[in-house]
Amino acid sequence: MTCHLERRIPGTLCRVSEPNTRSPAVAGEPDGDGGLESVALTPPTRVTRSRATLADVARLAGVSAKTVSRVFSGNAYVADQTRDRVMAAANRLRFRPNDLARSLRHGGVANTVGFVMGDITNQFYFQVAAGMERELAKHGITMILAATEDDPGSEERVVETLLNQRVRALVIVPIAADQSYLEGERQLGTPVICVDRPARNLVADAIVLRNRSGTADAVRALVTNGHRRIGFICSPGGLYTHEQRLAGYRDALREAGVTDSRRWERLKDVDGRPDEESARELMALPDPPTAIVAGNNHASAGVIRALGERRSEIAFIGFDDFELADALGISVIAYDTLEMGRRAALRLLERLDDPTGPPQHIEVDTHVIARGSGEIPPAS
Amino acid sequence: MTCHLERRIPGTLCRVSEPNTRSPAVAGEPDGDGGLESVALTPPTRVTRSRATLADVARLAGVSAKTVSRVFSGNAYVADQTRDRVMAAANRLRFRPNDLARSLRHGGVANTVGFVMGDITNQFYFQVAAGMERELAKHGITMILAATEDDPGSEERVVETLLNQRVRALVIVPIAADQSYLEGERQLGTPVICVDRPARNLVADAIVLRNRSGTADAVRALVTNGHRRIGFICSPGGLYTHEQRLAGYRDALREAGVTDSRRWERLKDVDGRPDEESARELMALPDPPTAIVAGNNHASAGVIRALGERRSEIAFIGFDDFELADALGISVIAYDTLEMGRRAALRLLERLDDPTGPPQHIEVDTHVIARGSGEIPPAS
DNA sequence: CTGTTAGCGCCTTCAG
DNA sequence: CTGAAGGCGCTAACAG
Repeated sequence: MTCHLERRIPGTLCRVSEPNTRSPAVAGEPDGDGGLESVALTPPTRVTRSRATLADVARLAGVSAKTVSRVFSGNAYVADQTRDRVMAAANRLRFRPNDLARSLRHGGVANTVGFVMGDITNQFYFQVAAGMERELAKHGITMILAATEDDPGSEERVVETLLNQRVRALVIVPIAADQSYLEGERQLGTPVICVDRPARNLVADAIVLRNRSGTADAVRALVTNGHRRIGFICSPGGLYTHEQRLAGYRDALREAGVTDSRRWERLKDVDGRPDEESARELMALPDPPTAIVAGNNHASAGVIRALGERRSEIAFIGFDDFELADALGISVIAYDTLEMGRRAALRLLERLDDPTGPPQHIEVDTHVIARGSGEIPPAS
Repeated sequence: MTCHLERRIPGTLCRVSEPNTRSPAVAGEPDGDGGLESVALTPPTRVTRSRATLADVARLAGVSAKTVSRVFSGNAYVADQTRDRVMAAANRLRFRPNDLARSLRHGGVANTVGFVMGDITNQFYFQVAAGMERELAKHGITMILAATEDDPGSEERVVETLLNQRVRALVIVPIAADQSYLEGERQLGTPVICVDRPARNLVADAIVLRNRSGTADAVRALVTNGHRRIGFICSPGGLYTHEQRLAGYRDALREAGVTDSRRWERLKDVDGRPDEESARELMALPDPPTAIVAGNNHASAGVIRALGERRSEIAFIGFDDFELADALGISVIAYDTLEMGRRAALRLLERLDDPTGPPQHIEVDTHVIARGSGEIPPAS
């Protein structure tokens, strides 16, 4: 214990933490291992002592290493008495099986899966990660996280890091122009699953949203409500999703016989607040749109800002649901992000069982949630 | 390649993926490894072939294993010519150094850090994870993710999984009643950093928010604006943060000479929409509060729903910023979530350098962002 | 039911 | 500058 150290803390930001229960304060504890089962044997002097190994436990328990191994591997034939003796020794030594060594022995593949996302602060990716993690945890697989920060050039390097850790599979949000560099890995038995956008030049499963027809659904709903002049605003980020959604918008307007839809498309790709500006542009037209569709949540924010007090006049539907959209009565094209991650995980588990099956292109469903803003009729 | 397999896909949800660039369609490619540098040597028949090892590369390059090792470890003395030969052989065999084996040799500790969060779908935790990942990535450390799903009983099991993977350090959002079970690990050299709430009965660094005085700041601002009847709504989740924020609220009211603040505290812990109900309760009082403070983003959503059209009458400030709060003119007590993760990572890196230093209790700053809702004066 | 042998892929000695 | 042996911690394969 380093309790005696806790009193000589210098600085400004640092204070001793104070536990809320049991012992009045950690700093006040006696310098043994208070609260623990007091195994002793652990001299407080040596902070860095090497961990106990199988052999150590075996020695203490008076058995062979293999027997200890059997106890910790679970399903082996070990006499109850022996098992107890081994467990006692293991607890005394704080033994923990080393998964690194175990994995090495098992063909050098770890029990992990790598997830490569783009901009790590984008909550969409994290929801996907969450869905994945939940499913993988059920199967005792842990998830390693890495981010490309949406830099195409870093994808291969990031992936490499994960491969060197011998992940059993890779789930990636493709950002590089080409994923063919992964073909060799796939052949070597590391499945690749793409999320949000498909891979290019690589045979891989893909889990994407129903972008195109999902957007078309929303536009159709507006058309049904009497709208003809419908704006579309999107800041292109992920090219694939963006293209698909734009295509869906056009599909629906074409169906409706609207031929000049291009006039109401605004697809800026500059920084700053292009979406807000785009929305203002549209609203300033001599014949402004009576409804606006946003292609992603970033664009939604811009449009909502631009609409301001005119929120009750112009219909609006945005792709991607968001916190409080419910409370604010904003209609959206929504989907289950967790489900996306779950599907990725499930596909991945299937792949591990059968690496040779054909690649699947899975679309996660989307649906329009009517909350008011999307049901406003055209002004005229 | 399994291209020929792609045509006989059965089902409903599955379609062949179509690349956007270069080759018109993966399914139409010749069955070689199109697009690659065509290293050949990799028979498409054997999907599961074992990976090349250091020894394989050495054999092909006509050198010893150690030489290859030196090349891949970077800073060794290797003749340029030898190096080239080794690299050529490595590329041909698609060699990748096995970090598992490497870590095993290096004292059995991996180059990873484990992050244990609570509810994995809570974006707060993910923002923290994001901040951590960015900082750790700079140091070549990867992050392993695990979640307790806010189940106190699962914490130890989850932590154990990570420890078995020999993470170099643990960052956890404590949820169990007691973290003393980690004391042994700390002594064995695995630092533990707590995020959002401090550990109990364990000497560990903690990175938390400036919960108490941050909340007090907001209440003081309301008081300054003339408010005396100020409600506080919070659904208790994380006990520590909740207690601290409530205490801050009381601090400020006490300072202002308000003695009956308890009447305006609503701290439900049932499921459903307790926060919204709480807000309605407050508004239905004979002398309703002229301002409401929410203790977390969940509570904020409830209050905003409850306020509805009366948003312009009653002042409101919520703890935690959220998407579009800006666009909606909602004042909040905000902080930099990424910074929290960054601080955790930095502390952790320090700890790895100096495992014996005193534990630090670090508070990440909070500040009130005035956007309108919090600046509404009292009605009377 | 338990122990022995050998080796997973790599790297630290220690010699050339 | 390069190579040969041995072992990190664990576990298949084979005995007993």
